Amino acid sequence: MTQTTPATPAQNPAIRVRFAPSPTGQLHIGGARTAIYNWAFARAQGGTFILRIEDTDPERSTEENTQVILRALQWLGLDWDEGPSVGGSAGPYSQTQRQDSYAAALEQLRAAGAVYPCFCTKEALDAKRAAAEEHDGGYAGYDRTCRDLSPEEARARIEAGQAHVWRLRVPNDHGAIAFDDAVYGPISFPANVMDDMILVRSDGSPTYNFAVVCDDINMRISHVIRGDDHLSNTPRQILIYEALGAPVPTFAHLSMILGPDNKKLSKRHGATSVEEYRDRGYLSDALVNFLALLGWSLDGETTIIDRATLTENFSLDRVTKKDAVFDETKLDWMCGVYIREMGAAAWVRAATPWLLTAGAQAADIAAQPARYEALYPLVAERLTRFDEIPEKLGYMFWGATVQLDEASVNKILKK
RNA sequence: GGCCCGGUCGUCUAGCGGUUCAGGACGCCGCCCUCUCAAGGCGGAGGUCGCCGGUUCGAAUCCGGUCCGGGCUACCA
Repeated sequence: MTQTTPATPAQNPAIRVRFAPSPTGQLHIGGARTAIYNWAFARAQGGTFILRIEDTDPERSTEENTQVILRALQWLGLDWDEGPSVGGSAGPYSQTQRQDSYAAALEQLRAAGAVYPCFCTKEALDAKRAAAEEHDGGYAGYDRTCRDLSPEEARARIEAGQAHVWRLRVPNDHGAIAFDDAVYGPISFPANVMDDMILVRSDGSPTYNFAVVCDDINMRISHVIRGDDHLSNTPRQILIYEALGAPVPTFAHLSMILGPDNKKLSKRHGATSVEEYRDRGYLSDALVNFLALLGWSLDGETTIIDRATLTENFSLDRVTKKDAVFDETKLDWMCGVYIREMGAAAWVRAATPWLLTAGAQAADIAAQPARYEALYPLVAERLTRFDEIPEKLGYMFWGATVQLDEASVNKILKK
């Protein structure tokens, strides 16, 4: 039911993008849109689309969630060139398997003096922050108490087994951190407000910002296309690229997807995961088309855009900066369009699960497909989602007794 | 508090100083088609481009300010 683009070798090896979900839940609408943009960009550029699992949070990451995300991506038809289950030369593709590379990066940073050990406890830090927020200026970041410890003292405390994290030594004379975002344009952050952020926790694990930069460097990512919520993380990450002496990729940030109340899309808005939409009988072609248009446009006129058109014409310079409200009524309409265009055979194939709940027998569908294909012209033009099938077609499977709708009887038959 | 980003019909958007620049789509309303409901066709109502100044012969488009909304500011990602 979902056709994916054939896995052709990349014609443009320099273009490498990645979608990097953390398996802490289902693939939600916002993540799906990010994945679609990465995928479409890679296909349009003849580049490589990589899938990477960011499972550094052992508390919330599960293997089951990883499988759910993979399944959702497959259902959407977003085939990845490198990643889980397909492999690739830049693997492994989950962060828990890349610990050695983070350790190596830390070692490089230590040798260069770009990081320093910090012995402040979390409790002490929390207390300082709370105190600072009481006063006028507010909290201004880590106060750098450990930044100027003598190398001898630092070494002695480490050898004595004192718990410590590793912080980035942000250069004092660093000018503004500027970059040209592919959707937002030129953006600049003053470097003096940058915190000496933690790169490696006291348990030796890398923090998010550190792991992401290491992975993106090692996987030779050329364009980082991700959610808007990372815009403010970008200058921090650029500092890490610089400390590591690695080229900085192009960044492209995507605005947020909001619920009908203009608030960030969340569970209380109802369905927010891709698989919920699948289960409610939406066609993945329609979902992809709809999501692609939530923040991007082909020409401002065209609304029905199939996969081929999307993967040929997608471009970052036509992505909007403005947050978008997820409007389900338009999705319904769009899904109806796809149903009307899919044809009888494809319809029966896709509709089978719902025909079964309507009362049809699997064996019967297999035995006489033509009979079911004949149903298509009957319902295609009044169907917007497959989960309406039991209601609209259930009478076909009632047998000899047919119940008439009272309202319809009064309106028509009694005349 | 500090830093950063955004603001065009109810919603998704086009527009990137001047030939309908306010266009397209969903939704909504009406008409046509029609044994119902849809689908389809035609037409209509919806935006003084958040607000205030400025630049200019001319601004939704450039500049400043302001308001509102959002993000980051964690040993979360």
